[in-house]
Amino acid sequence: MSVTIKDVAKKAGVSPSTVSRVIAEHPRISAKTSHRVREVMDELGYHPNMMAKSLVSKTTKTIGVILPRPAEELLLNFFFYEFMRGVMAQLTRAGYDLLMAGGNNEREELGTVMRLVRGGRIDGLLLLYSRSSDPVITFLRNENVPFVLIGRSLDYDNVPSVDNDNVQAAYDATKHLISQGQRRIGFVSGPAHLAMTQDRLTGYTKALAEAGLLFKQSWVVEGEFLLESGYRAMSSIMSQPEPPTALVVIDDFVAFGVLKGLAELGYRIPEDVAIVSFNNIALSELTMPPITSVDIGTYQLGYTASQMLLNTIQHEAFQARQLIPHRLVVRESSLRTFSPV
Amino acid sequence: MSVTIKDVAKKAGVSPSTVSRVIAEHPRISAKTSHRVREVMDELGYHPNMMAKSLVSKTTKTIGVILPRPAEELLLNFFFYEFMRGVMAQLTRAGYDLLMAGGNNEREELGTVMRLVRGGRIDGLLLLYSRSSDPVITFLRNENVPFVLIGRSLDYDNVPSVDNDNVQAAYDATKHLISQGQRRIGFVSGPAHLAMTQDRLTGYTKALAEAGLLFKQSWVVEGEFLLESGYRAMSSIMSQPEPPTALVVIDDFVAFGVLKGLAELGYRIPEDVAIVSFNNIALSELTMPPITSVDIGTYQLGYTASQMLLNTIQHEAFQARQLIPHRLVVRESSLRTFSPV
DNA sequence: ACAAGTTGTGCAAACGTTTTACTTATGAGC
DNA sequence: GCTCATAAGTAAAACGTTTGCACAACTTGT
Repeated sequence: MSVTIKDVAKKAGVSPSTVSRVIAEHPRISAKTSHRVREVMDELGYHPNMMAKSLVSKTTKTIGVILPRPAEELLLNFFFYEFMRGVMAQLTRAGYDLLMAGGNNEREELGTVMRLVRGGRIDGLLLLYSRSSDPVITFLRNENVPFVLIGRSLDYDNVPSVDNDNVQAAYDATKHLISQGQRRIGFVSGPAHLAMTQDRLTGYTKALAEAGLLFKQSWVVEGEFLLESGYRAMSSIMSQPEPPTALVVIDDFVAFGVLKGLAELGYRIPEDVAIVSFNNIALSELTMPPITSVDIGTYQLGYTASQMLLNTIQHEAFQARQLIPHRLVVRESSLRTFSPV
Repeated sequence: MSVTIKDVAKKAGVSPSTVSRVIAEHPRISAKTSHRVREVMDELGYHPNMMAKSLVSKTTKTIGVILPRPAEELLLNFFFYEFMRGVMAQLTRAGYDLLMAGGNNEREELGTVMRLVRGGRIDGLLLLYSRSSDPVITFLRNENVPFVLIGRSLDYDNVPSVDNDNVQAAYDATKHLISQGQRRIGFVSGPAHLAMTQDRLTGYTKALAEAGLLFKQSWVVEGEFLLESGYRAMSSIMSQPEPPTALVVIDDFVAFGVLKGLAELGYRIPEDVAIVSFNNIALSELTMPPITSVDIGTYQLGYTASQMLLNTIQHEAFQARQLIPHRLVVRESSLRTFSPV
């Protein structure tokens, strides 16, 4: 049905191999032949069949992205499109396509990965977040499949990955509050088993210690990446005899809940309680007041991760670990000197 | 390198064709043989090579999603993940994979589509939003490639598509305001060339007319899907001698801008100005006050679109057009009787 | 006991490429 | 004019499947 390399060959009066060489820009093809063949290709609207190509070349020009399972969904909601844009930009540049896959549970997910890898559908894999003792990572390492992890592996060292320096990011955020004269700073945290949460907590305590400030366990509230989480944290954290006057919040989404909670309790922001948060989603600047947040470079994360992956695939150069710079975006929620209009 | 059908055949003491038939569950294979072959397959960790399979079967078990270009990005930011989840759920169920592609401009986009289709990489295509006189749609129709459009085509009738009934949705939203006793209702609109915008405007005017209410052109402000758009609209719309006391807003994101603008101008919501909006993104319930919004069923949109596409591919049954039900989610921003805590 | 099915399996061609090894034409050097 | 190198192109095998056809070994029905 579709026009093949043979059709082109016949019409151009050459052999199929010659056409193939024209496409591959093989040096031993004369300019004249090349030109003629290309003309015929255009004329017939020829596009090489990728399946046949992949079959012999053992390469698909496709990389896979494994979608996290529902559990991790919420956080992703706001990152995904931006992240994907970064990925696509890089892949398009390099002439690669993207295959998306997932699974409803851990076994299915591993099954999908095995199917894609063994079935020769992809040249490499992008993993969005990992859990500890992840069988997928183990499998990929054994099979020697190029992959890049977004985030940090808690199990293996030297896993090729792209991440933020979350310790430093939290350190910067906390330092910012300190520089605003804050002395009693709390931390509204996320799920404790995530590397991201752990790292941000580390950065927070480090900044406190360095400034000689008090670390109070009761000022640290663990939660989830949910608005409700931030909302509920407020009643427990602010009901103490000496509540904090500033909060580092694990995520913008949670910070929205914090805002809501504080407002209901009658606190003004930032006069009574100052806030800094992370991830700088598009809505952080729209709240009342706008929230100071650490921009983690979501697009960059995707762009760089793909770049690393392509490097690994094309040059077999092992890529260790790369950090995407973050940037504290200061808005009213953290400013001592802020006075409302 | 990888284990092939021949390896399995040899080890099981049968011919490759038999193995192939076992996989395909061909009726004329004895249970005994089938069983033995499957054992060997497991033992060797065999997975069929999809490229070889596709080459001969002319089918890839893959559907493509074309990402809209940057221009349409903003709206998508909040839909994309949810939409994709719906798509993936359906595809996973049916054993299909998803290939994502895009382009930076119209020509590139068409090029990508042609490459994928002619290159035999996909069995069908999902299109996120269409512009008028879209060459991609024309191409797909000519080539007889199964595809489903999200939204509505302004050029062709009977294009297989999944959409909301935006006229009805806007009608419902406006009606709700009217039922709250509102008489002066404005409309903060989106880009006029989009079908979605046009339809919602239609529904709005229809509801007004039916209730015998005044339609004032100066109460309708065109804009974009941006927060700033809503923000700016307020200064123009509210500076009139007789400003509206209620607003239908094209999108939650825009509504955030509206909220901000009204707050700055000293209006209380909903006492002075009531608001309903569309799309019901996760943050609509988090604003002050929470926004009444029409939920358009984003996940359903993806799920149903994929289902339609698979139907077309598998049964060659033409699927015309399907509407996803919407649902007005009433919150404080539209309630006359609302009194703040 | 024999024709006519039925059941289970194998052979080999085909899918559309790439690539190795080979052939032929073209000059250059002497 | 002959040899040799180089340039330009071709033939054919290979990639890992599926599938139409052939065929042997059993069942049946008579």
